[in-house]
Amino acid sequence: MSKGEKTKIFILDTGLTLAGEHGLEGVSIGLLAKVTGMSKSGLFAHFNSKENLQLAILSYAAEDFSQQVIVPATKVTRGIPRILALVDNWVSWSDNMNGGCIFASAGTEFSERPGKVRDLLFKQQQLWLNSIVRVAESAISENYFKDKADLDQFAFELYSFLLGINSYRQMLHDPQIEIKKEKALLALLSRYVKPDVKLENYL
Amino acid sequence: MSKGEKTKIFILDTGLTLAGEHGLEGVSIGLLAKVTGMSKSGLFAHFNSKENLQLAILSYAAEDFSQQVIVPATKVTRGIPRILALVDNWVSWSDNMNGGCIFASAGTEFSERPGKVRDLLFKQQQLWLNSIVRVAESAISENYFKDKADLDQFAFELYSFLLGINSYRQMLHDPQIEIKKEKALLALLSRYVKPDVKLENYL
DNA sequence: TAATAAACCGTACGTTCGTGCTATTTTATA
DNA sequence: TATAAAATAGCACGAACGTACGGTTTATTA
Repeated sequence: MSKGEKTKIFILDTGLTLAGEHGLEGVSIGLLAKVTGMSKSGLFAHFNSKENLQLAILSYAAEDFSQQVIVPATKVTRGIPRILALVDNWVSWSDNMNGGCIFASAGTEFSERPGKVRDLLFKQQQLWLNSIVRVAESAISENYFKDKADLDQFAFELYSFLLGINSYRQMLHDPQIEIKKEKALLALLSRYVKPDVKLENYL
Repeated sequence: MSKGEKTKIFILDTGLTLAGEHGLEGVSIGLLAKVTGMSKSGLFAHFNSKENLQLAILSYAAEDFSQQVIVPATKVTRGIPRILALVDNWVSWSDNMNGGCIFASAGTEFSERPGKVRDLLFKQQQLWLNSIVRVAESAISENYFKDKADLDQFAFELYSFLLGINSYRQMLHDPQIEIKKEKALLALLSRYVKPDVKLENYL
């Protein structure tokens, strides 16, 4: 890995942290330069525009998300265990993220701002929802979920559930969130599993 | 109402719209002055600081929220009908809001920025959750909900559900969101109502 | 209508913003 | 080690930022 690539990663990692505190738009070239200990122009040369910097930060975050959340889940037994792994991975990933889930915050930040950043965020959200649906499909093929389960509906409900957790932690700092999480997840899954599946064995 | 009060409201109304597009921090004095057709200094004199402007916008939004969502719901029959009214009111209110629910977006925007703005947002979110709990209490006393229903849990789940709707509309522009909403709401409520309550009669 | 107060504007300030251009330093290659 | 290439810094720019102050216009009150 060349020197340039190394510093670029360092910049993006710092930028991702700053995005959690100041928002993606709030990550200014000057601030990022100060925190990384670089000059404005030196840092700028890596991206050539602020928009490119934002896109790079989001891609960097997506790569991290994939490695921390998606990939480890695919190594868990298909079906319910894999769904639970996905949720657990997501929770601990977003837990370690400054400002909570970057895609949630940047999503609301850019939802009314047409451009490449919004387009990328849209695509990333869809990939995430697709991942949920695919994991749910495995739950059908492994005889956990009902055969006629509405998986888009399931994705919506799981997605909403995770958003709620994110908000309850970041904004409300609810100390009971862990309990609420378990209860809600159990209730959610039990509506989709076949009658003979004993969820208690997996939680 | 004096001239000053009138223009102040006009400013806040415009500011609230702009906050939906640019975020609360993105509502700069200069931009707001341009859109309202005022001078920067003339507008600034109404608030004396940007922080005060942000607080005023949030209070203005909260007043609107109260009038559009809370108050009309209290005029509906206690219990399930009132809960459904609250949800409906929330949906059409946030539908008419530029950028979706301002409290959700400003919440994520300021969750890592200590100060009066974050404190106010925190208080407003708690009031909202309290409203949900109170409405749910009426559902218990009117014999819709089970007597031992965990209402904090219910508030969390309803809150998450609304966040999901907000996101699916604002970010993903899902055309099927109306159907998903109905399904999820029915599923949510049916876990809390007594066995003899026929929810189909109310939806 | 005259006097008083409120509302609003013009201008200016020090900063920071994103983005160029040119030099200099550092790294990689031959 | 010499040379080419890549990485970083210095400096400058026009614009926008939040905020202040003094003056002018408009609205309210007596």
